[in-house]
Amino acid sequence: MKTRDKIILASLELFNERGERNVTTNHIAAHLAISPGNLYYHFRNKSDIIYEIFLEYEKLVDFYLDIPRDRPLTLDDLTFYLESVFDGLWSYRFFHRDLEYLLDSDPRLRKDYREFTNRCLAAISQIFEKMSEAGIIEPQPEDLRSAMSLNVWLVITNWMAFLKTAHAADEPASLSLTELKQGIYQVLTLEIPYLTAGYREQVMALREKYRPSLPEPAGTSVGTNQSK
Amino acid sequence: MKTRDKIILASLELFNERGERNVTTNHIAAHLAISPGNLYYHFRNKSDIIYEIFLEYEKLVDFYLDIPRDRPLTLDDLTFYLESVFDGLWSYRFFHRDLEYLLDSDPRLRKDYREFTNRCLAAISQIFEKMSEAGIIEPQPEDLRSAMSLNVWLVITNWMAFLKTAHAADEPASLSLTELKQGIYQVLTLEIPYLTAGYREQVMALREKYRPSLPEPAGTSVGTNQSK
DNA sequence: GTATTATTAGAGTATATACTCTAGGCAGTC
DNA sequence: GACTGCCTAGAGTATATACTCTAATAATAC
Repeated sequence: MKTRDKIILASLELFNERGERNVTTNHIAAHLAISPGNLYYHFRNKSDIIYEIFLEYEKLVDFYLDIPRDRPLTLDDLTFYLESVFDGLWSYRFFHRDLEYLLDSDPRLRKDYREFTNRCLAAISQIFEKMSEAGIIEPQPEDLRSAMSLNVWLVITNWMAFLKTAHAADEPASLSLTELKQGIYQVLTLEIPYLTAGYREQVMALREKYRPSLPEPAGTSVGTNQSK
Repeated sequence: MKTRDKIILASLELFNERGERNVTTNHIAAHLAISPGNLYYHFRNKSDIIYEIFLEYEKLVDFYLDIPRDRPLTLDDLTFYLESVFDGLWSYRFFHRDLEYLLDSDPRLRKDYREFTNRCLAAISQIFEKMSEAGIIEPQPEDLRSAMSLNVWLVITNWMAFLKTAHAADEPASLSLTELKQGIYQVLTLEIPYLTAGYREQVMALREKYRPSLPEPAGTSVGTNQSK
């Protein structure tokens, strides 16, 4: 693998594990057993590394959230979208953690992320629209749909932060993909009142799959179930 | 005012304005025109200052979220809760921005914040319960209510981050209390489907008050409308 | 082979940051 | 007035961090 790609990969790994704030360029170089000079040959600064990682993340999500225009949505589609989005969040989980700081220190990133958000919101809204076309949820007026989409976005992007902060006091860092996907339970909770009679049971069954196993057993967490 | 209190106040102000990460203890001392030594006479370290600020924040929110047991809830109560919570978020807005890092660097804070979250979730759930008792919303089963409460919490705590990141590319820092309170619109959106016929119109009217004035005019933002 | 270009090492630097240490001032009290 | 306890100044420090510079090595082109 090219050194440049190795740097991106190692940075992502370290950022996810320890948080961007706690990972220096020297750490990254040391982790790869290359010199700082080498790292700076490939990237002008830390921001550039982060920006490259963001571009990958963006590409991934844009790929997943490509809504088919030629056919109605199915419940499988919905499941796929939810699973994919949370997979993406997991793989790039450092990103939302320090989002504000990152955007403040890089105008490019700020601009791109803003557009990215808008695309995501549009995609969510579109999914709602196609779900009502498919008879899964009742149709809703435009402005309610966009407010709902925004709430979905807020729940999705904040779910991980909630998990991390609500975790047992003794285990600061632990978090598993399984737990993260309980966010799907929360997202589907938002849709419950809008479900049509015909699909209600099916969606509720889907939601049930993601229900948190126990009400915060405080210590039973999987532990160091990190990325890899 | 005592130096100790001045330090807390100035820290809060600077943290809110520039983000905790961008404010050093030397900055705080310089801002107050006192020596670093003086600052460290009153606080052992930066974490201690942050912890003190958190205790104030906690006290404030706990005070606001004291739910009356002896009488039913009114719509005015609901408005008060929402307004107060967002006022609190505004006054201590640095806190949620760097929350994860802060909790990772101070076990005391981690533990306290976790308990704080649980109290808030309980309070939200209780508000839902009393609202259904008052006939404002339809009664819901226990576990739906708690999932809904969690969603309310997620929307509330993430709303400011959303605003900051979704803001126009050219103005990174600007944010006003008015905009922040549009979060109330989003929270009330969550409750729409559960409203009883008798209260539907009133709540919708309340919600309307917080509707974002324009769909992202991208540049019309109020600018440096900071705390003070 | 040689010239050129791309990559790498590694020592080094300027700056920042959290925090320490010593000396002294100032208020009250006897 | 001197003793005491609280407060303050300000120089100073150890460490970290992002990043640079030079020289050397590997790869490629001709």
